[in-house]
Amino acid sequence: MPTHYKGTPKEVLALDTFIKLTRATDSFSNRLSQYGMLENLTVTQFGVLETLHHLGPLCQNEIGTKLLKSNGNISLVLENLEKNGLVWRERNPQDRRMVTVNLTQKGQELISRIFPNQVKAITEEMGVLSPSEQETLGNLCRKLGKKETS
Amino acid sequence: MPTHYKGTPKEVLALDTFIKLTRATDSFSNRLSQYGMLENLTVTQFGVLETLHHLGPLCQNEIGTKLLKSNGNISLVLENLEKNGLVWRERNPQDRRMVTVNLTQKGQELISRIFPNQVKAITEEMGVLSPSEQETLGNLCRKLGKKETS
DNA sequence: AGATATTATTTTGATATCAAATTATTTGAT
DNA sequence: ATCAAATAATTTGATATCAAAATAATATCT
Repeated sequence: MPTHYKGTPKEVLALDTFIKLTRATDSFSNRLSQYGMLENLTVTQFGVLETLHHLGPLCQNEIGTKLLKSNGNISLVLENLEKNGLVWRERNPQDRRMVTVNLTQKGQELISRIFPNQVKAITEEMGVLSPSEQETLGNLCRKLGKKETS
Repeated sequence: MPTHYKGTPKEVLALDTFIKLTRATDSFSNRLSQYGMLENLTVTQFGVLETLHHLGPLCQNEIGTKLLKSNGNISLVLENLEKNGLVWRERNPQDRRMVTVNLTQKGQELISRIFPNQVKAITEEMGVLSPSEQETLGNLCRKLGKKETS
């Protein structure tokens, strides 16, 4: 089903695997979003809140690096989160080029409330794989993704 | 490294696996895009051309379904592809609600030229996994993605 | 046949995203 | 001490994307 491409067996296998990987990831995310648990957050906004929740205050650069997003994008995402009162920014007095991003009380409350539900949804959807299959999948993905900042 | 969440072991495993899956997919796509082989095409535009190349003319709905994109989005993407002379659209005479999308000569030429290079890039990046690992990854992904239209 | 349902596509409005240019600040070299 | 290079963040401009509304065409039901 996946590919109709005529190439070497090695190419066909790689392409097949790639297609299955991206399909699975897309379809998984689509199903997750149908739970409607992100309230009015975009995926990236959720990622920012979740990162701050688990790692504490960070500067913008660090956030962008962790989420694999551009500086410009993070800047806008934070602006929107700030507008909604979920984060606040303060210049670092030691090095005034940097801005430290913090969760507000409201942001803290929101992410604490929705994150566990998101985990439940993920757990439910991931349930089509046995624990040992999940382990295997995780290991292969780790290997495949290894070239970039983790 | 992945998660700091305190949940049941089942939840922690599922979340971990999910994070690794999305990281791997993102990082893989990022690396692919660094080959710069898509010329001026966006990922979705490439997907449309590739789909038409391998499956022949399709109506918009089918294209959207295959690429997991909304109708509205496909409409704009096709408009842009059409502007660049890569596809052309014709109303289906049997059922005039439908539009059949075709590759132009130029579109055919373009996708025939860049697709093999894209496959080579994918094959190269996928090479960090052995063939049997790729097979395993593909099978797990197929299982995980199974709930949606393939 | 005529009213109503359904289906395909387009349009519109709001955000997200990136890349490139800009601004502000600090660090380093002479 | 000053000028140059590097770094952090913002701004700008161009697309992409989705959701919802609008439009167009066909199918269905009496």
